[in-house]
Amino acid sequence: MEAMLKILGERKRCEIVRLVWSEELPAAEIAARFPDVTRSAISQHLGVLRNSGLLTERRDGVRRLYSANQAEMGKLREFLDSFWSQSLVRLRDLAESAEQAKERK
Amino acid sequence: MEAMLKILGERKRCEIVRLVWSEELPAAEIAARFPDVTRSAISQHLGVLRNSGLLTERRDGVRRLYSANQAEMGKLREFLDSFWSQSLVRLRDLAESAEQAKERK
DNA sequence: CATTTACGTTAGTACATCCTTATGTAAGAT
DNA sequence: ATCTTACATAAGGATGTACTAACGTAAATG
Repeated sequence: MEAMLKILGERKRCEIVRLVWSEELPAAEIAARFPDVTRSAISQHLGVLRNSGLLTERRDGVRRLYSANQAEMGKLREFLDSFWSQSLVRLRDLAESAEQAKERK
Repeated sequence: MEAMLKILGERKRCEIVRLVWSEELPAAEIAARFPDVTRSAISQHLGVLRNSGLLTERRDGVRRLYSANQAEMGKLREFLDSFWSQSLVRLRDLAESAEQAKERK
């Protein structure tokens, strides 16, 4: 899961995911949004994102259409949420053991 | 914001934040949870986390007690949420312009 | 079949990151 | 005042990452 965080920790990759969040885009179009780097660089980022499951690829002839895998992104959100829920769980466990201690009296 | 993602993309740093999520811990205690690396390595991670605002430090004599900055983590969660809401915004904007087009008839 | 289009992949390089070891440094104990 | 404790910080090395330039490849087009 930390791997996904690291992958999105790169500005361009994060932007790419946002770009194809609600619409499929071909690699060329994605690359066009990043004029400061070569298409190769973007292709490599796409490879990383595809490999991690954050992007899905659909082939249409010679083109490759990318779109965000919202489900996979959802896992990341759950992971972040777990930071908050862990303390709740800990509180719950604490409350439970206190209850059991009381019953053992 | 991507910087924070990158920082948490490191396993140990992510674990450290989790460790001090609901309780303050001194640096030594944190380091003790990572027997495979030196205290120095952990101290450097603590520095990165403190610097990014993800951890807050409180000094108690010679010790330094760390705890997670949940507010800062909250920003990250909001950032992730923005991926979902951006499409909603786009849909809303689309609906609005459609409405305006109708009114102009 | 040759060419073009739209890509991915490889090789190589500059720079960043994570680590260890060594060296501060400030607070408390002797 | 010296020593110890609990840390940070600096220097240096191994490894990882993001990039460019060059090359490879499958699909469409003539």
